[in-house]
Amino acid sequence: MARLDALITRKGVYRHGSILYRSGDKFQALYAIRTGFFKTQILNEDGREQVTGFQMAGEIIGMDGIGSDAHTCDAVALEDSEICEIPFSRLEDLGRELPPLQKHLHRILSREIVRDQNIMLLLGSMRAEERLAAFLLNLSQRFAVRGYSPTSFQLRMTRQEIGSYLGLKLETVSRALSQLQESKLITVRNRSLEILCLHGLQACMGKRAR
Amino acid sequence: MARLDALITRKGVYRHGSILYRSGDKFQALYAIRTGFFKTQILNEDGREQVTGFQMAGEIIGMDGIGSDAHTCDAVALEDSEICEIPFSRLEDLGRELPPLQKHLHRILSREIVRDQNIMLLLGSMRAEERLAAFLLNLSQRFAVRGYSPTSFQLRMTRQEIGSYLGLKLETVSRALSQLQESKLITVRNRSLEILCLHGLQACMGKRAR
DNA sequence: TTTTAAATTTGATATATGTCAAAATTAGCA
DNA sequence: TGCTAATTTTGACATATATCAAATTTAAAA
Repeated sequence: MARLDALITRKGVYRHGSILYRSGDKFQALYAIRTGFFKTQILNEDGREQVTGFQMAGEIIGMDGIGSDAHTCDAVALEDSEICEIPFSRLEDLGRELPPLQKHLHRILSREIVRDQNIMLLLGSMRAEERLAAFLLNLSQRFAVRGYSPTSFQLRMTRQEIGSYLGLKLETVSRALSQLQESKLITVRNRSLEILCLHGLQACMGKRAR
Repeated sequence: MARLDALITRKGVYRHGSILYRSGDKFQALYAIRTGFFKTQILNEDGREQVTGFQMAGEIIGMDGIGSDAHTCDAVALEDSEICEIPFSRLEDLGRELPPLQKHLHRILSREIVRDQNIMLLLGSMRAEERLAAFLLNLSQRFAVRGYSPTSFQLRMTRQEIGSYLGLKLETVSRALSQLQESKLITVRNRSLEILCLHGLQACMGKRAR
């Protein structure tokens, strides 16, 4: 694993709002987020835009670029963040020598596929409040894995960005958050979010198909 | 490439309606569709279901299973289909010896990620008629790549399945198809579809964000 | 072939979310 | 610190799609 370390270089700090890569940029590396928070978004010809994910410290970003040697989305820092760069062709080289590393890469790629398909399920079959519940539970769970509180955290993104990710307008996001608060499942004040009842949120998420 | 051939074994014929793998099945292999047509679908706890893709001859299926050693969706034959099995651990072994094969696998995995993210864009930001247009154009393009007519083909799936894939109810799919026909962009009669104006469909797809 | 079940279309109506607008709050900047 | 722009909330109303229902067509089974 020391050999993997040798590959990785600090790419430095990305300030809030700055861009790690843009759609169309030549693909050369994956990036590990050391600290901070990012969003990825695709933009199609007619200006339609969609946030495809939010990535936090400890997660890997940039896998969209492998297939065409160019990135297909933009990655934007939502807070000041530190990034490590993993040159991909050298990672492939090393993967050939170290089967566990190779396996790990494949797992990461596959999990991204599964993650995306679960968002498809969310976008295709859940109503606004359920989408919000699913979104908050997902954040909660990821914070928990990283040793942060699963019930109390800051949202790093705007209502607009949450809406884009969930296929909703920002007003709908705001209303759904208010409703969840009304139901005593969460407390939300601006970007500060507290989950009062994880179980209740889970129940809310699984209410019923459309 | 003869060595790749040696890996691959005919898994035989899957009749219409039969299941290649189920969610929860142990992951052991990827599958290449030699002939035929499949759908993949996820089912969550509360019975909500979503078609995550339609796969045709020449495409690879099963990549969702790599990340957790178990499949996360069902793969169902939509017509009688022939399947080849590619044992994944042996593919990984071979990839270590043959860098071009390794690269190819990574590309396929990444392209699946990009495909899914484009469906997220569709589900999150397009209206019913645009989704249908995008869906038909995607099929058209894939048929074209495989040497079939890009403008005249059979739909292998029900309106219900199209709807599930596009996040719409089957009635909405039916109505949207009728509208596209009304606009002289397509002719549809049952499962037979003809695209009268590819350009018009593209324009329809890009109409405007919600 | 005849029968039955499944899939599709179309209409009427309901509803969730979008749109537009204004006020209130918060954050960034000089 | 105060000023300005951005974000958020909430309300009133519009609209796209869902829901319910019935008729029709197509495919499957006996």
